[in-house]
Amino acid sequence: MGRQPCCDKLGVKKGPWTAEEDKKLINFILTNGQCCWRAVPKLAGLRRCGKSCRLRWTNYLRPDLKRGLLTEAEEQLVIDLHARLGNRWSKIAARLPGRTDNEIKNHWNTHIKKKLLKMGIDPVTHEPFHKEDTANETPSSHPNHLPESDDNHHHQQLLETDGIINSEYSSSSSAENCPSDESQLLDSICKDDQLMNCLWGDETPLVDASWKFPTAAEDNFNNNIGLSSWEENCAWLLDCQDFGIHDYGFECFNDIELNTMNFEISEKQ
DNA sequence: AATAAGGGCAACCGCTGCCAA
DNA sequence: GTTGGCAGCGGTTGCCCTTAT
Repeated sequence: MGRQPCCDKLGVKKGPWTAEEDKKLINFILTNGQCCWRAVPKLAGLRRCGKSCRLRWTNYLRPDLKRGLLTEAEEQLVIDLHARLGNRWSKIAARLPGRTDNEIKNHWNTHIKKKLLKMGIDPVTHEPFHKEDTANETPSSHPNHLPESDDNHHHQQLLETDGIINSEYSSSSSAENCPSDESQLLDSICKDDQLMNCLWGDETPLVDASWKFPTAAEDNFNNNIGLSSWEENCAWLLDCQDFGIHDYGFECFNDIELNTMNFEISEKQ
């Protein structure tokens, strides 16, 4: 027989999450880690479906999420990846550390789609609407656009090099807010056929889509930016959800640190 | 200042594949 | 081998905020 249902539909709360619910969920995962989601609501004292808890965590509460708009380089990467992978948002998100599939999907639908339409490019096919009119613009005007490969099997043969790309791109994420560096990085990736073949590969993602506890290396990264551990990171998150970031004088932090801690500082302040 | 319209985004819905029983 | 729950995914909805009138 199958398993027990993840939750009885009766008494399950829907709609926006409250700060209190967020706190409970964060506290629970801080204490117990990510276990089976179906058990989470009950153990954490939440009247939510496990699915809802997982979504809330992966799309909003995860401490490794970047917040804020996608950068130019990230946007370009999304466009290129979409040209190859289509609407497989989770695959695309796996190539963008700190970004969720939902976030990328939303950004695509609200920003990128319109931008491409404005440029006369079909966001579905990534082809110009009127090829003769835009022949001079695409694909040459699309600096990171690579010709389609007819043989996707090659991509799979190169998967073992994924780790290289991943580490290169991930390590760059600490400098996300430097557009020129990002562009250079993207250029260097895109000019490397082998790397791009790996990127277009449809198998093992470069970054595990599901969040996991940090490795020693990641902990080291956190230390380098002033965070001693993942727990500390989450503790900040909890505290700041209660009181708001400005109570902590976050203005003294740079964007990189803020991104790492999942906070946004309004430029107005 | 009030109201309508539009845009952005968080969250839900429903489907699929995997796997435990 | 079959059944049915779970996790993950992509599509869609609806609320809230901003902008225009």
